[in-house]
Amino acid sequence: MSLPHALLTALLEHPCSGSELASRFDRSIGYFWQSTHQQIYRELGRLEAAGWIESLAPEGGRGRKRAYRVLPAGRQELKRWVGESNDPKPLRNELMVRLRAEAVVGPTGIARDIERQMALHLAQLALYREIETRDFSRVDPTKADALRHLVLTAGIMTETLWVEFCRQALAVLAAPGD
Amino acid sequence: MSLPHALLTALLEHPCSGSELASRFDRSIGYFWQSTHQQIYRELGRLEAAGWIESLAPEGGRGRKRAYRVLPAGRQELKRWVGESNDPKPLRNELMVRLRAEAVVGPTGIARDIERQMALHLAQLALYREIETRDFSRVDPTKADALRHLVLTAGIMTETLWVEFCRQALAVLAAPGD
DNA sequence: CCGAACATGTAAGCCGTTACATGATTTA
DNA sequence: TAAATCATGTAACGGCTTACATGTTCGG
Repeated sequence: MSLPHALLTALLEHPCSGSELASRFDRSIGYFWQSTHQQIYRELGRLEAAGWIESLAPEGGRGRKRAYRVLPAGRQELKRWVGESNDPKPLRNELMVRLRAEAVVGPTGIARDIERQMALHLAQLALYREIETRDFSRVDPTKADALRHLVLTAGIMTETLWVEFCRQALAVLAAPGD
Repeated sequence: MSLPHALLTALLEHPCSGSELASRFDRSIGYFWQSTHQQIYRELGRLEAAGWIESLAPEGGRGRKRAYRVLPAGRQELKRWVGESNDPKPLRNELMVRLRAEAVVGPTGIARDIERQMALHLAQLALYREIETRDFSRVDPTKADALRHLVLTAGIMTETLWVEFCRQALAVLAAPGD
């Protein structure tokens, strides 16, 4: 359960409202943890109830922007959580299930979809490289910069992997069948 | 939602009972889609209600092994699903969230946990390589063999990636701070 | 001042997990 | 035959998604 701590991190980097969090999540932390605005609003309510963040705007209710800021207890909780040790969650990849199924009930037209997925991964890779050039070209980055760059690097490595995998998959599917 | 189709695939490869499915899932399809026995039993019930599988054993109830077999409608449904085109689901990786948090509230003792995770990934990689040697050394594999090997290859590539990433992360964390 | 876009919120449903329960089978 | 294990099943809960609803701000 990383969402609350992802929100704490984002709010520490820059206090803001729920909608701003939702859009900032599409970049940065969103590379590896996405969320819809409904989830974010609910979680902000919980974080406030737990005394980890506070709302800066009036309790106006619906429609009015409400900015949040992390309280010392929230910062402490985040630090505690970072120090925790959690096993990596096993992978879930639907394409792999489909390839196993293809081995049993194939051939189907799966190759066309793999080409499509390869294009998506290539596009994402191009986006990441663009962000890398724009945001991480400093000659003397701070440690925090280096860590954020590292996370982006993981995105680049992952997309590169799937592009290469799609290539191999297409080669297998195109080989003379039996 | 891949679980029902993963089960159909496994049952087509070899009809069996729920408990056998649960243990077979730890290997093969389980590399990229895991499931607990509770989920499997519930899903088997749904698949049977949908007319996609049938139970071969008596309706005895609790405690008695009940083997299942895929019906033609189930095979057809699986084939339909394989041909569908689904976008890759965005990644979720808690370690990345923690590294972003480390950039904000660090330093913490996260390096030690990354070493631990690297060891886990190395162990998984060794297991995959062992399976590869044991199960995919045929000189003239069928297309189905090649596809199953391909899925295992994705596991190997993924584990290799995370081992390399952990190495980079440790380098960043060990660098003189600022 | 009216409509569109924005910001927040409510409700329902499904997947996946955890804890627990019960009947059957094996083994000492 | 008693205990341990196996096989199946029930129940509850939390995270996440989807659809929908309500109020506010902004642009013409």
